[in-house]
Amino acid sequence: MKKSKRGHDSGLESTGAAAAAVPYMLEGAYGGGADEDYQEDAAPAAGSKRCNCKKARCLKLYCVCFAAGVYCSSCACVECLNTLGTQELVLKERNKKLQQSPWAFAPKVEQKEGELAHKKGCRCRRSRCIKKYCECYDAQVFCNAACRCEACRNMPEGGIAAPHAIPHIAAQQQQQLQLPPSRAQQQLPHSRAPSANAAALFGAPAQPAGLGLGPMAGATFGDGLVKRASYGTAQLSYGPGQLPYRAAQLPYDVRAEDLEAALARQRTVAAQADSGPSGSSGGGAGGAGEPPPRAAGRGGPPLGPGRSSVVAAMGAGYGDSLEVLDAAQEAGLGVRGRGRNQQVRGLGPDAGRLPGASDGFHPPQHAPGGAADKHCDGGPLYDNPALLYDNPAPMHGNGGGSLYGNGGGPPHGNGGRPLHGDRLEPAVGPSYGMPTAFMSMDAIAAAAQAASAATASGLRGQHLGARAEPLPPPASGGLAAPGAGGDIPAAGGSVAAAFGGASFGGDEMARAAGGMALEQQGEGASGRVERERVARRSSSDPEEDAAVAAAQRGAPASVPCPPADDLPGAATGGVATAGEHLPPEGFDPLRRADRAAAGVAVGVMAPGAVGAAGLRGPPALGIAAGGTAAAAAEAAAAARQGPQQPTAGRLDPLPAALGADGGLSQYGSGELSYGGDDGEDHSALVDAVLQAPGLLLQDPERAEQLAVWLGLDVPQQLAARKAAQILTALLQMAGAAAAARPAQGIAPGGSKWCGRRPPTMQPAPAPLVQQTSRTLHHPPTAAPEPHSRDPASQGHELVLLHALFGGRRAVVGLDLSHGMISLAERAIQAYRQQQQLLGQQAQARPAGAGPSLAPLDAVVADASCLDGRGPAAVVMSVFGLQQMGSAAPQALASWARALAPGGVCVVVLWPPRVEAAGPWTAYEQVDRLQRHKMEWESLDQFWQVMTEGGPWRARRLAQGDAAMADLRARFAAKYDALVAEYDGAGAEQGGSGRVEEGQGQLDGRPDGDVMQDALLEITGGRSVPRVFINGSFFGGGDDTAAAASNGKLQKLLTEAGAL
DNA sequence: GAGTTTGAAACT
DNA sequence: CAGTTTCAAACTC
Ligand SMILES: [Zn+2]
Ligand SMILES: [Zn+2]
Ligand SMILES: [Zn+2]
Ligand SMILES: [Zn+2]
Ligand SMILES: [Zn+2]
Ligand SMILES: [Zn+2]
Repeated sequence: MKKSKRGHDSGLESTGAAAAAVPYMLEGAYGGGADEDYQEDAAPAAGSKRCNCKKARCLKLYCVCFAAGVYCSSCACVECLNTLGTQELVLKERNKKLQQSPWAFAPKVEQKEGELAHKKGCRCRRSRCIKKYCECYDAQVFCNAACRCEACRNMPEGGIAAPHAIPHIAAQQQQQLQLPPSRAQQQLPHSRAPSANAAALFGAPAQPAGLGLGPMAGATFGDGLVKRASYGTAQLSYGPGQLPYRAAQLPYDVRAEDLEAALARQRTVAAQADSGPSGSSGGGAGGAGEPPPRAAGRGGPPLGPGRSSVVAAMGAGYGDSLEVLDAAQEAGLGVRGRGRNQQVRGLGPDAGRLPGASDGFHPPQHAPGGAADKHCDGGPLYDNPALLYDNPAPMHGNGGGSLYGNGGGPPHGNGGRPLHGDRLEPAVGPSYGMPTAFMSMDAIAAAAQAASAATASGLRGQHLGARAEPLPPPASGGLAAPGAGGDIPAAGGSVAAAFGGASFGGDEMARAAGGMALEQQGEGASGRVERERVARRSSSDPEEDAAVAAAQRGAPASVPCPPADDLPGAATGGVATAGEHLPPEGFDPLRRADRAAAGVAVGVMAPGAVGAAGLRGPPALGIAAGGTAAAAAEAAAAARQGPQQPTAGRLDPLPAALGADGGLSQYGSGELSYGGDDGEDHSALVDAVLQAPGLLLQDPERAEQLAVWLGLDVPQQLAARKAAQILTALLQMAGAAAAARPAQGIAPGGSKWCGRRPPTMQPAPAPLVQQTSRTLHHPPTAAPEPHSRDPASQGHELVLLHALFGGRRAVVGLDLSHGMISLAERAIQAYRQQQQLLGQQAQARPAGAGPSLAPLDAVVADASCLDGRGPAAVVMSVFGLQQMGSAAPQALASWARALAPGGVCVVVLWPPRVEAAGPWTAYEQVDRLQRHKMEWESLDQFWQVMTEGGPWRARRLAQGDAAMADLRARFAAKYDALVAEYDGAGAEQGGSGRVEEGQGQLDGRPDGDVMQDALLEITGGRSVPRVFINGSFFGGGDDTAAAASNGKLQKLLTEAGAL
């Protein structure tokens, strides 16, 4: 379209028919500012293509033209703004991008180690990098070390990954890039034309030769300087005592075979335990490949709930795949239904399928014409109140009712009837704010109880009686040849890190664990070590002291430290002889006294609360977020006119797409407005949507999937999709009011977590970990310091543990998710390379000889069950226990059992105790507790976070707003009562009288502890607070008594942590 | 050509 | 960024 003013013709133009691509820039400087120097015309790049942008207006990098730095020409774009006539806008947007990243328009392919490679690498998940979806493949280069693709086949040697991929490029590109031919050129696997994107990948289209600007200009960029464009980090601000929260995504998928292997392994362990307690010298500690520890007598007892811990499958991946469910079901684990929330997007033939997935369950067939085969097993289960109702959990002793089913029969809401008939058989257990699809609560309960019984008889003490292996002599530097360590030697004194995040956080935690052990070791030389610092705290409150004293009955303030032979860091590598540390009869790892006697310590660090993520709650609840203004307008129009109505008369898209500042905004200005004076009152419509029964989703695809899964007919499916859009629009219109009044059954912001991790806000781990580190090293004498706001580093707790112990302790990381394991392996590999480098620098080492370092492995395994894996000097878990729901105590017990005498188990747990059951019971079983206090702005904020993003989210969804409103009222009343009580008890302040709701002690802020007390109080009735301290029953009784005891408990725990 | 799948850009 | 939504091209049928 654009006419050449100067008519430069480089002669490179490939086709006369194609209009010339017009670059903006005279110079090929990708980072250069766009100004009037742009070349108004130039020859088109050989590979330049036309775009077909419909919405981006060709002013986003979505647009290949814009990305390539040329004006649109002969493109099929709609309402294109990437034209000479809109050049100011173009340059403005371009500069905006350049401001974000100087390399925004730089080639994505650069010279790497002598070869061409994609600069940032690809992250292909499903295309195996042999489709042009993959930017590497599209650019005709091999994937390289920067890639994080899965099952990549874009590698030399037929998919065998090389240390770094050897790039290869087509001769055409060689020429274009003016590079010498690659030595890998002959391996060219690709003989196709580059896509339209290729031009962008390789930078701006070729300049006319006369300019003397080789496209290679881009090659001078990058090379270490490349920094990934970071969008506004917009980190929440948090003051002292507050924790930063952020969201994250990690590969949590669990493969069926991994689960099967984990189960088989546990089967074997159980069989060994049954056949005789002596058999196993500690059991195998799991080498690479994680085979069953031993092929013990075939055919152990049939796998039952008690024999394994599928709960970890949820912890590691929420049982995201149908395969997991199938495996669990086949294993007889009491899974009653099955479903899949694996669906990510789309409903196509292979949607949601994992490679090699077996086809199992076929949902109601959907849609005519090609859609019949659509595969949508199950669906989003988590937020469905009906599911929660239908599966009350009999586990928690009080009344036998699910916390969320309220005694098995919901008194509120829709009466607990399945919304959708029998098809809602899949069992869902709310796991305290975390979704635990596929396992009913009673199945979990049965598993946990059976596991408890089984371990009580069979496995208990097995590891403590195992013989610890002597430490190998210290390595003299460098790292031995890979694999030199071979298998983990009989697990002796190895370190088992049962981590929930393979490469996440935990650095400091690892230091803490190791440092704590070292500290013990040092003191151990004198034969004794103080292990129970909690006991020596003295309080000014006599009543509290009495409580503490009572609490610690039977738990000596300090216990003799067992010989430190097995403590990490022991330089001489002693041997803890079998029998010497056999636990006493009836040893219960969950009882502190027992652990103290056995010299086993368990520490739990618990952040204080769910988090001040802002009044609007965590992003998962970003009700009004998302949706373009245009879509919102469209949906609003549709809402007015009916789902199937045309959207004529809607807002003109152009102004809608322009942000408030006139700049282009993908999401528009955020305001929903109508082209004309609408004048209508939409509140009724808003209410209608918000109060619609069942599950409303914002994400159209997910909504449609749900409809499919529910067996609704096609019009309803389409309506569901539309409803999602409408919901978005209406929520936008409703604004804060709607956000403050979440409707029953709505899963705000739901969308696409199905196949990945459900969005939750979590405390950023680094501050916690640092805090705990300090605590473990040096018990605080004062209030905790303000948390650092440094983000968590990419954690490598395995590596750190390994290094901490001088490479002389075998370290095993466990996660059931292979994705997490591969992350860990990446870290391990980097560590090894670093070690190798250090070894080479240190050199002076004769080849060969030299002691090898202990193995360091990450294996796919069930981290919740360490039976057969001990004894371990350290067991560490970061954010793992909390995901194990009601079975958390069993997991904790398993970890404790796996500890060698003198060992240390460190657990980072979230969220706070707000109920008497579930993971929070771990609070009563710890030797040291560090609790982080949160600040809350108001009762409302606390309640909102608790019920929308926190542990009571599931309850809210299950019981509905009416019930929650009731609870809210009781909560407020209870809070008032507690405040008054505490005030009265604390001092005769002359009738501080009534404390206004939301008003607390400090700064007009409510007291988080009291609020949590109140929350705990109103949890399910008088008998619920079954509070144990050191194994002795501490709570119960009527409301008042429970109030008192609970308050004491909370204080006690707090003080214990603060010490 | 219509509908689906895909991975990266855009956004908060 | 232990995140989500939108996008246009690639892909499939
Ligand atoms: Zn375009
Ligand atoms: Zn274009
Ligand atoms: Zn255009
Ligand atoms: Zn790729
Ligand atoms: Zn790649
Ligand atoms: Zn690849």
